[in-house]
Amino acid sequence: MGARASHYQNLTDLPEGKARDIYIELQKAILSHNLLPGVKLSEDEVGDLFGASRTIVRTALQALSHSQLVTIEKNRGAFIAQPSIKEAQEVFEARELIEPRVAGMAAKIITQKDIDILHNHIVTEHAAIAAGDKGEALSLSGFFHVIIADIAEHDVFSKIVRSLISRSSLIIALYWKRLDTTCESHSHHALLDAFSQNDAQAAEKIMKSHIVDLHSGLDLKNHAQTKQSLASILKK
Amino acid sequence: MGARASHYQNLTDLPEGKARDIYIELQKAILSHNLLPGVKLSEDEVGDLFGASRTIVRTALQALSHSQLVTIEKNRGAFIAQPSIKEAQEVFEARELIEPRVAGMAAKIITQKDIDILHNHIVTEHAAIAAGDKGEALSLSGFFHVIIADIAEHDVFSKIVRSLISRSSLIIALYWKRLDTTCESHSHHALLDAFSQNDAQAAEKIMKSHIVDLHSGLDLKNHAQTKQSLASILKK
DNA sequence: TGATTAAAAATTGTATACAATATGGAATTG
DNA sequence: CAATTCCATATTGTATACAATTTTTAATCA
Repeated sequence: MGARASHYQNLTDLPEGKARDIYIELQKAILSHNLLPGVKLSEDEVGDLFGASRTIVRTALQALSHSQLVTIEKNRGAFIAQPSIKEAQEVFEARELIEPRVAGMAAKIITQKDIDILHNHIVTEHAAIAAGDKGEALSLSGFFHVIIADIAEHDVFSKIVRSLISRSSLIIALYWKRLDTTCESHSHHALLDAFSQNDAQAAEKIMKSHIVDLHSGLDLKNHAQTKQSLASILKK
Repeated sequence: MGARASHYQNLTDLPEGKARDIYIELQKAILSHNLLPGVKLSEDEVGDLFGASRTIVRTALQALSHSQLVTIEKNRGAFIAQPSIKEAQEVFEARELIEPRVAGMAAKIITQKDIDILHNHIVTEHAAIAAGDKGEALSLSGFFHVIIADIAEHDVFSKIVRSLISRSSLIIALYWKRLDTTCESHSHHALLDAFSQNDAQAAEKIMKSHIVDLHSGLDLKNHAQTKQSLASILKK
């Protein structure tokens, strides 16, 4: 739990304060699919919700927009981002290149303590699935990748991975076609095995195929974004 | 020239307006080493300079901070970022992984028009070197990589590359040890050759060794950042 | 009824005033 | 003289008022 919260926090470089709190809360809601792509984030509404002035809300929304979780349209406001099919492809292509490398780096320097953290994370993930909390489970499975990036102790890759995983959450909200998410857990377990043997090559390989697998779970045919209107409906 | 300006513009997702103009101008100054790492960007000062209110300046500075060109310290203000030695290492490691792939992608789909643009860019770069405008030359040689990323038509990689190249400019300002920059032009020419033959593998290889070469041009020993104080001196 | 226009309301854009904090220098003390 | 404390100044943090723009609603006309 505590570990999880810290991962949320590290996702932004905003200084401590209300703006950062709002950023983290909105991000949490987005990553757990409680806020869906296309939903409008009105400044007054957000401000009332968090007891903050528009100045502060704006800072948070602008930060979210730089993380590409939110799109700001001039004179129209902020909306939860709706990654296009092309962007979805690209995000997963980038993940396929970068994350295997990061996993390999992590495998080389991982400690027992890190392995325990990852293990506990998987347990928590299972619990969320068992409890039927799909949003939480999804969010957690994304954070598994973020933890690995942190273990690799490479801030530049870590920031990139965080960004890609956040965006993946939006992509999954829009384009996921599978009903079962159980297969993921298997890959995560396999990764853990490779890590505990400090087998960088294996970790790299498993991560690669894991992301390819995730990628293949998306429906990226050109049916002109019916999901978009769905989000608009749920909003009301 | 027009092409160059457009590359500056595309570096931010700020909506059109004064904030964006300030972002672009400050970025230009940073990338051409007219603003050095550690220099303070006072809100009033920047505001007076551009005839903008602090509200607008803040938007621009926050955007620059999200691009990691600027560091904002709570209650102290904004400063041109000073990448650490570790960050410098990491940025170049990331470039070594990502840019060769991007170059390969570009090679596969490059058009004659793109090749002409790259060629003209090299000519302009030479002119800047000949004119002794070191800052401009450096800035241009960075943009060469950005143009390639654009040619690859992969927005996600493109944004990442832009960010890495911007940060490389700060890193070079702090840690560059070579006096000659002529060697770079050679690599760029070699890349152009590979591109004109649509040779993805060659492009990939050349880009990789080019970046390794740039990386080796840095002095990343642990002499505790004497450059930092240098910047502070130049500021006054 | 359906489309068009016009006015009203709501929302975002920007400037500014005031509060909180940090900075720099003078006075004080050992 | 060096170090410290305290005050005046300058700078950033935040709320809010007003302007510009968009969105909604109502009214009008064909």
